[in-house]
Amino acid sequence: MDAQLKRGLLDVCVLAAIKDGDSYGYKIIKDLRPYIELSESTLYTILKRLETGGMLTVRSAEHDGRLRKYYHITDAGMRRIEEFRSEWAEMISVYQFVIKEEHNG
Amino acid sequence: MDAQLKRGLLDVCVLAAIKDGDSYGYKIIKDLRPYIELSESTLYTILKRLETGGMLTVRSAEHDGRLRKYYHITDAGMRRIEEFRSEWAEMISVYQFVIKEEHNG
DNA sequence: CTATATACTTCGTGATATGATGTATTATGT
DNA sequence: ACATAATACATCATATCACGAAGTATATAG
Repeated sequence: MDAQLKRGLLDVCVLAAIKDGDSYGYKIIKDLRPYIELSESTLYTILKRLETGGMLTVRSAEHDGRLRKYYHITDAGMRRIEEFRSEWAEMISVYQFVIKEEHNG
Repeated sequence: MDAQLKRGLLDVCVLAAIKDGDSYGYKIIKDLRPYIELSESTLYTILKRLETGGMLTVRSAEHDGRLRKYYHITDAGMRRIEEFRSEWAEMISVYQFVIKEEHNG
């Protein structure tokens, strides 16, 4: 997918990946892979940003002797997803403008 | 609309604004206003980029003593619009992933 | 004569995705 | 035993990009 198109989707995809249960970096990447590809450096940047913005909280936990940071969505994060749902209507209107055919055929 | 979401749409919106007939900066902004808002500095940056990328060509013409630069879409530009049409399918799949409800109701 | 609309240009800034690189542990293959 | 891949998180430098601010210039409306 076009790099610029991805930009608008990444934050909300990451939020969606944790909205039905806490998750951690590596798992988020794998869960999102069927829908959108993102690298580790990209994900951790996004997670940091979402944390700063109050969209999620972080908790560290040990799993098989390895450290994991579990991310938990906040109410604000859930609201961001709802907001995206509204924005989709605008997206559709833009899409229709872009692809509409003129009657010159 | 979310600033990041806009990013993916702007280039293709500008191309769409000239795809049915040459147009110029000020008019493009007004034509796009119902769908997406963009400032002059933003538009001219985009036009320059699209020109560099071979998506459009420019021709200067005088109109009522004022200079105008008319932008004309190229085949590559038309192909970019078609590409966007394909990307839309991916967008829909992402959208559905983001907004889908779990059965925990 | 003043304000608004038209029309294009340049500059600086902040936001952001990403590759490269690094650290460390566990699992798999030969 | 040794190498490779997978898991897991972190940092840095870079390139792209939207946008506000400010500037230049002409035409029109009040």
